[in-house]
Amino acid sequence: MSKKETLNWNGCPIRYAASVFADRWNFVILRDVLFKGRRYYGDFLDAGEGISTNILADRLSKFESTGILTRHQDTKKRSRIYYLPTQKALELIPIFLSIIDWAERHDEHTEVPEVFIHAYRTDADKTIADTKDLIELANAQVTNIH
Amino acid sequence: MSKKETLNWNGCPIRYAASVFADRWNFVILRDVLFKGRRYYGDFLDAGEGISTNILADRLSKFESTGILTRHQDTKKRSRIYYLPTQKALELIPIFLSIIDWAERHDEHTEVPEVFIHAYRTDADKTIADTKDLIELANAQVTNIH
DNA sequence: CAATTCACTTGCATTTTACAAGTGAATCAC
DNA sequence: GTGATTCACTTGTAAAATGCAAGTGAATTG
Repeated sequence: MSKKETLNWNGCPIRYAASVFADRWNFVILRDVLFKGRRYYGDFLDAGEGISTNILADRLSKFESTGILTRHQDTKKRSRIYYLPTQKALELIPIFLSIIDWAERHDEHTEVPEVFIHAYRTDADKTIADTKDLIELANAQVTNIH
Repeated sequence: MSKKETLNWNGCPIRYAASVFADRWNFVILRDVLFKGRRYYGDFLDAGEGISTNILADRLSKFESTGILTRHQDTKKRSRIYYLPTQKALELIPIFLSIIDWAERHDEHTEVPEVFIHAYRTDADKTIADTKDLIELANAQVTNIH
């Protein structure tokens, strides 16, 4: 291995992003966290996507170690575990909205609410901010800060 | 399999995007096509990333069947094969620029030229357009439309 | 305190990947 | 013209990742 190769691996932003979330289950989990308000381990399983328990556990723990999610116990029922998105995860919102925009244009089967996609195309920054607000709401519901 | 599950799989934009490019080698190939002007099969191999020939062939053919790349023979040397990005691929530019922006902020090892990242943060639309221009240039060099 | 819920873990078969070695068509060198 | 070389893959096989089913152990409920 030359120094050059090592540098390529380390310095490249796309390569870094790939190592953190370029995987189909990672995409689905991040979608659930960013847009569907899912926080509990069980929520991710019951999402009807068919992820296996071992794979889910593996991805959640990797997201923990890459600083995307933090793991917590429910205060009232300690056996329930929830995961919260970090700031680093929240800053993925522009990427995922951009992905939704792209898929809506290129996949005939994709069904995105028209108001949503229209809002994004009219004012992306506002839609990013609104999405962030919805995420805070989901966080609050879980952490009991009503 | 319930109807609901099938609907979930088909209608979701993130899921669709995941099926098309959520894989580390796909990320690297798209980076090479969108930002490094790589077009020839051999270029992708020699990029120092260590992709195997069978995996590269597999990904390139999948990108063909998902309408991301088109495959062509060099007119002067028919044994040389090049791949061109489609419109669908060009519209991935906002996503990948957004990824670069994110990685630059969250990975200490990432090295993106400061002028580039500054340009993007100052005027994203212009940087998208400029990137598209560079891609046209790389396409032209390969198709001999000088 | 027995039964159940919950968040995983384990075992194993199947699929995907990585690495090395081919293959066949096209081109080059002489 | 032909033997060597380049080029874009394909094939074979071992190793790793995934998918599925069945645990496991701590916490909670009835």
